Amino acid sequence: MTPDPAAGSSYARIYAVVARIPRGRVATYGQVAGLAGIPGGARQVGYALAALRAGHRLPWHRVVNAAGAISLRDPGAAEEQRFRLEKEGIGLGAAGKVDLRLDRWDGEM
DNA sequence: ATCCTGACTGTTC
DNA sequence: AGAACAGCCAGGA
Repeated sequence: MTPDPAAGSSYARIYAVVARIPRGRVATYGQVAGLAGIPGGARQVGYALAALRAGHRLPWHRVVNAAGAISLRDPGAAEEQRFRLEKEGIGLGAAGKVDLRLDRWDGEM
C-alpha cells in the first residue's frame, strides 16, 4: 500500500523536501528523510540526490550530514557545495563544517 | 525474486 | 576526539 498516493516514488518526496529548504539554511540527510516520510532513510536521501541529473533545480548543496559537514564522494562536487553554501551566507568552519545550531533548517519555511 | 551498492546515523571502544 | 560496527531503505542488474 502506498503511504503517499500523491508521490510516484520516494525520490519525488525527497526532492520535494529538498526543494523546500529555504535559502541560507541547511538540512541533514536524516532530517530530509524524516520529512520525506522515510525515517532512518538518510542513505536513501543521499542516494536519491546522487541520482540527480544535470538540469535539476534542487538546492542539493543545502543538504549535509549529521555532523554538518559535506559528505559527498566526489571531492569536486563537495568543493562546489561548500562554495554555494558560503555564497548563501552559510559559513563553514575551519573543519569545513556547518554550524547546525544556527543554520539548521527547522523543517518550516 | 535475489544480491549488491550507496551524497547516512547513532552508539560504543 | 577519532575510528569501528551494525542498522536502515530503495533502485538497478
